Amino acid sequence: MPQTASHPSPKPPTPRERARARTIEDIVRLGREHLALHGAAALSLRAVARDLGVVSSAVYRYVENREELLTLLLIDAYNELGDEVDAAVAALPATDFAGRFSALGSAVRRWALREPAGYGLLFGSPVPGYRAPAERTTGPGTRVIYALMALLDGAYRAGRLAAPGDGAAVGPPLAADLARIRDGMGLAVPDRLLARGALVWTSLFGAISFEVFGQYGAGTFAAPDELFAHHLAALADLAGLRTAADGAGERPPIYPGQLPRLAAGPGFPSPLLSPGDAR
Amino acid sequence: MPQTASHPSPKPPTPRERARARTIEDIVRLGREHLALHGAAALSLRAVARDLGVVSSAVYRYVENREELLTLLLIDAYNELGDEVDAAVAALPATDFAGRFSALGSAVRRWALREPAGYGLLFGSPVPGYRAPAERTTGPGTRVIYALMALLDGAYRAGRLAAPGDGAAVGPPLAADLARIRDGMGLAVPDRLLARGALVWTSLFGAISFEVFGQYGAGTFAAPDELFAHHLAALADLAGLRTAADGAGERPPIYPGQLPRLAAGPGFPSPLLSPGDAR
DNA sequence: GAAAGTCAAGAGCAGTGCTCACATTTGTTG
DNA sequence: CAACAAATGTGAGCACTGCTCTTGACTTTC
Repeated sequence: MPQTASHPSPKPPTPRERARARTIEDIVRLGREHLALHGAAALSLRAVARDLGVVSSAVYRYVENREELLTLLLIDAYNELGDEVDAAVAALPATDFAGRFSALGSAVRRWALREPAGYGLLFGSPVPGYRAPAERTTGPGTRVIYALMALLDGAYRAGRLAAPGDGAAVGPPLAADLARIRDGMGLAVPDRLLARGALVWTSLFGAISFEVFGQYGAGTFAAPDELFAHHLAALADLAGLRTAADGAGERPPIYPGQLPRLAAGPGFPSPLLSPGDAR
Repeated sequence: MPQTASHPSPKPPTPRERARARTIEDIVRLGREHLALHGAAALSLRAVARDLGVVSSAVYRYVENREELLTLLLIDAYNELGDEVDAAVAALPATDFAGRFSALGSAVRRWALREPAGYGLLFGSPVPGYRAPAERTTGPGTRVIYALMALLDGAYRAGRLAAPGDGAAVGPPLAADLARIRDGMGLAVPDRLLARGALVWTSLFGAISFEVFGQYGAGTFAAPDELFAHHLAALADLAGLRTAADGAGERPPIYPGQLPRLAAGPGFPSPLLSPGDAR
């Protein structure tokens, strides 16, 4: 195992290291192209090597195997999605919770429609022989749910998250899971709102997956944008976000000190890394 | 092209035809095993041939190519799912709309967890080189949404579907799509409830996909059954189904004659086959 | 019995992931 | 500058895949 330069040396990178990093970047870039063109399961190291102008066995000097390249592409895609979501959310004032929610959902959908193969790699059926290494992908892989939960939590603390009308009950086993998540992420939202948030999360990706994966028959929805906008509005409602012009202070906002601050980590799935570790 | 025995001869099947049909059944059965074990993208005709005790080229007498086998498996899986959903729904009285909805969702989830690779084939990322032939898969592929929509429509006609509280608006382009769907399926539900139904549909599969595809990190939810039950209840609410003990007749039920009957076909996606054609 | 139809076998082509022995380049050091 | 050693590229090779085609054997039908 020659090159596992985790914890990059404190020294400035040698020319060799720089060249090596550039080659790996090239491989990932070419891999992205092949991924976009032919899908994850058809990703071929030999084809990448050809495009790189090198014999097939040479790429094994830079990438351990096909799985490793898939992992790199996975992390790359997670981070690209995370960056775009973060940017879209940050473009709106922090108090416009409904607007930010809509921006988050739209950003995910926009990226998914632009990079369907990447979306399929992240959220589709698992690639046959491949299992993503949790210790490297959990960080980038939780950025969206992190952003969503931070958004809902902020709305709750500001008193802008309505309690669900007469929703589903939360039994003790589920409450235990939710408590663990709440503590791990440093949230304040109570059980039922947190459970609603999880449902909204899965529902958002369900709607996007159906569109990206072509589950709607061809021609069924001529206006997919409107359909998604409708779904987003309904999901905002489901989450408890007041989309109507204010309704100022159904419940008094929560101020710092009363509740734990939003933690920087660890990730949504339990005992893991902080987001952004594997970059 | 020797054997495209569509429209099977009206004659009783010859021994040859019987043997041939049995061999194809064997191939599909072995294909299902390989699918369950290794996933759709790793399905290998040669491996199936080995298990069949025959040389690889021999299976091409029965199955045109790998795509064809995938299509057969796709139809098989769609019908198995459809059968289980239909049975689960029919096990409850026709007036127990909320119960039937819960049974429908639970049946889908149960099947998906039992046959994750099959579920991935139907609802996951598309298999690389493969495009499902709409004329053969649309019928079986629309059975679940058909059952769901029939359920919601029945509830509406019985006056048991509440109008969404203050949900998202439905603009003209989306209304046109919804009108086409409503006419095609012979439904009575108005736009906003129909749009809610579509959201509930995608949300149901979103929740199941996250669970089956392992999007929840390992160990995040120790009680996935409770989580799904909660989601189901919230989705029933979202669809407008009254889960509380009746609330008899917020709106008077609609009786036959006032509105079109539920059509037998065509499928949900527009101009297609009636369900069950490709069996 | 002969003709027609069906089927299995095996060779072969092009592609894949991956390994290994060998050759070449390249940065560093005596 | 020369020498060395590490890093990198090469090509052969193995086992696998989908798929085609020819050949020979078998079965049904005339």
